[in-house]
Amino acid sequence: MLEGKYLAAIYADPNHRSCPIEQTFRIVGKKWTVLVLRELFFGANRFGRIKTGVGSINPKVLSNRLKDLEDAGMIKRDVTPGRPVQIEYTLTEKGTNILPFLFSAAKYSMGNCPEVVFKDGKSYTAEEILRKMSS
Amino acid sequence: MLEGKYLAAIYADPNHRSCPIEQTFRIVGKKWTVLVLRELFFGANRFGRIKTGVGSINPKVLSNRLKDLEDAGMIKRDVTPGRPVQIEYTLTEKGTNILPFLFSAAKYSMGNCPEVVFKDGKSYTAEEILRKMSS
DNA sequence: CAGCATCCGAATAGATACTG
DNA sequence: CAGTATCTATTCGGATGCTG
Repeated sequence: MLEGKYLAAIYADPNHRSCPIEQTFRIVGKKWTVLVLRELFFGANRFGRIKTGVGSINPKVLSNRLKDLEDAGMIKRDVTPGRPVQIEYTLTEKGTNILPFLFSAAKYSMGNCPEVVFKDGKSYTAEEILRKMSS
Repeated sequence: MLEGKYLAAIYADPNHRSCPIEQTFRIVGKKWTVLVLRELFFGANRFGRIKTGVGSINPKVLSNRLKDLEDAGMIKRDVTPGRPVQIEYTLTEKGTNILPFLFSAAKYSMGNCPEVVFKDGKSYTAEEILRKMSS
């Protein structure tokens, strides 16, 4: 387990200020947030599309999450004047950079909770998943 | 962004049952959970050590989180009889497997929120971080 | 369509004190 | 040491209805 060694080293570094794991979860750890990001990666950039994509999220909550993400600099909200005005949400670079983290989350449950994630209930390693998807 | 393509493919797969990102966050997305796991990776395996390591967590909350993790099969609780009885928490394989995910979380904020994570406020890529730590 | 306003309820977390 | 027991405080999310 290579990462364990490096994880410990992070905190031993004199340049270390605060826990980077904690920081990431401060930004994307709230309920619904990662699902909103997932939808943005899927290409949904309108309020309604995000809403239906996420599922049963309440409009108030979605509105709050979008504000959170905008405040965090992960998405941009663009208004195109007209009737009606058109609002579009797009990922910034900081937002786009979260993708490997989301992918890592997906990999974990695909390998370790296959019974809830896959119909066949079989677990797949990252390599198998990637190979499977390329075909 | 390689992962984006694969992320979309996951949901298109006819073998797909439920969102793997959502599933991972169901397990480790609650407040404090990842910090408890972090402490376990650091070698803390007693209630008290985990508690002080995590910081200001309430014993009731820590107790709940440990139960959550045990129910999820990520940790094991071992009791050694004696006076007083000794309780030890250890990561199972399923628990150990979460490390790349935690590492991925750390990488994100080290690269994208350096001002809160590092004293020098500079961002580091994964490669720089790894190189820096090896030296 | 893209939200906001209001009200309500549930779920959590925090504080504190206590126990085998 | 490793929790449990209360009690309180607060946050958060859900439901519903409304608006430019």
